[in-house]
Amino acid sequence: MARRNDHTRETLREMALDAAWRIVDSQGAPALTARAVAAEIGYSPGTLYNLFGNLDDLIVQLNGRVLDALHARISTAPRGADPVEDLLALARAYTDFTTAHRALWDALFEYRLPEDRGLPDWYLKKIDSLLAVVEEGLARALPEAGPAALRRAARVLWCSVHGICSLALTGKLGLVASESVPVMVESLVRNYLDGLRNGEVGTTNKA
Amino acid sequence: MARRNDHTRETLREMALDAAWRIVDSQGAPALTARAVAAEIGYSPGTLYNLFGNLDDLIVQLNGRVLDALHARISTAPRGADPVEDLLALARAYTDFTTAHRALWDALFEYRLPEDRGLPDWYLKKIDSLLAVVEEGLARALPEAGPAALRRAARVLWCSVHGICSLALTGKLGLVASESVPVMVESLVRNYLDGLRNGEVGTTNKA
DNA sequence: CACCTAATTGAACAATGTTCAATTATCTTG
DNA sequence: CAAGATAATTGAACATTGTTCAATTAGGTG
Repeated sequence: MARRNDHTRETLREMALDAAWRIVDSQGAPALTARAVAAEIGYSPGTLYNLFGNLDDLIVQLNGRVLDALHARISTAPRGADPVEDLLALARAYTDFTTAHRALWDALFEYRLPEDRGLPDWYLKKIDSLLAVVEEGLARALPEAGPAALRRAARVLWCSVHGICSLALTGKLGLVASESVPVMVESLVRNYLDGLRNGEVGTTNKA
Repeated sequence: MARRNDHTRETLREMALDAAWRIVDSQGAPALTARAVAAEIGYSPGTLYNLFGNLDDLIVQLNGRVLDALHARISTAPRGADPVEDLLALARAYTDFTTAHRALWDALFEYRLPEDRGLPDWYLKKIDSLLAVVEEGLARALPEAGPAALRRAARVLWCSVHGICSLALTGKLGLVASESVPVMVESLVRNYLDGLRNGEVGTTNKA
């Protein structure tokens, strides 16, 4: 069979990514095989290699979608009077997402990109726009802080919350995830922010 | 060939783990294959399955060794007058280890244990003894804090430092690891500790 | 010496990612 | 409209993975 114009090339890519999402979300990251995706969209494995250079490309693309979903989730977090509470809500939105779509979130970090070349630009931009949401929240909590300080603080918070979810959800640390994660995240956010607010003005480490 | 008494069963296991360490450390986690380890110790793949139930078992065992090495590294961190500086030194010892033995540290978290059963007890004990080092340092920095608070703070710090190393070293976040990690870790440790020290007495969130 | 035990092998299996000649359906051109 | 060019699609093939297991044989035992 050839050139069955059922779908345009772009639609086909969408279908494959939809399929990949469904597979990972329901059966976990290891179930994401070339043959499984191909079967799910009713094509042969070979076709996938026409749509994507290789499986890694497909995975990066899928991860991009996960970042989008994460963005949608955290940008709808409620915004109130207290900026610290807002940041806590933000962090909770993040952890909610990771528990709701564990396998997808796993796949996001399980994927080790080849040593030589980094992630594509559009991917890094997605990450930046996620961090921008955090920076925005931080700006209200730390009105005195400069852009560099906000940038740094956002990344520290992001990495830290990620670390907590990562170790707790993957069962390392020997603690129960469902109980510990919210408590740890709250401790982190409150105290880190508190530290930043009490920081001596003029110090590099102010924020 | 059979029962060539070159080595006792236990020595053989040691040899396999040594080989695994060398392979991962020099060629990266993906190079750790059953055949590679077998070849390295001069045995056939089948023998590995006599020594270990499967490759996962070998990996968990290897990870145990990495935890030991990490413990050795962070418990020799210098201890001075200022407890906050000591904790910073601790964190730096951790990040030093992760950059020095990146591949081994990667393998430590890359490995996803099967959904059903958790990590073995001896493994969790090793983690506990790592966290104990942090708790000890925290106890000097926060003399007023109770055991539960120290326990929680140690885990928050551990996870957070892990998250920073993880995201920075794997190239996600789009920042250069070598520059960012020390700065971010310092920001985290200083401000989180500062927050804990300024915490209102009597609150659950005190530490 | 004969027997037994268990360590060791290596061929085999299933599943993986990936490649590519062969096969067409569709588009373009004369 | 016919014929040739184009490109999408296939499916068999390859290398590599973890893992299994009957066969082999070296060492311990009576």
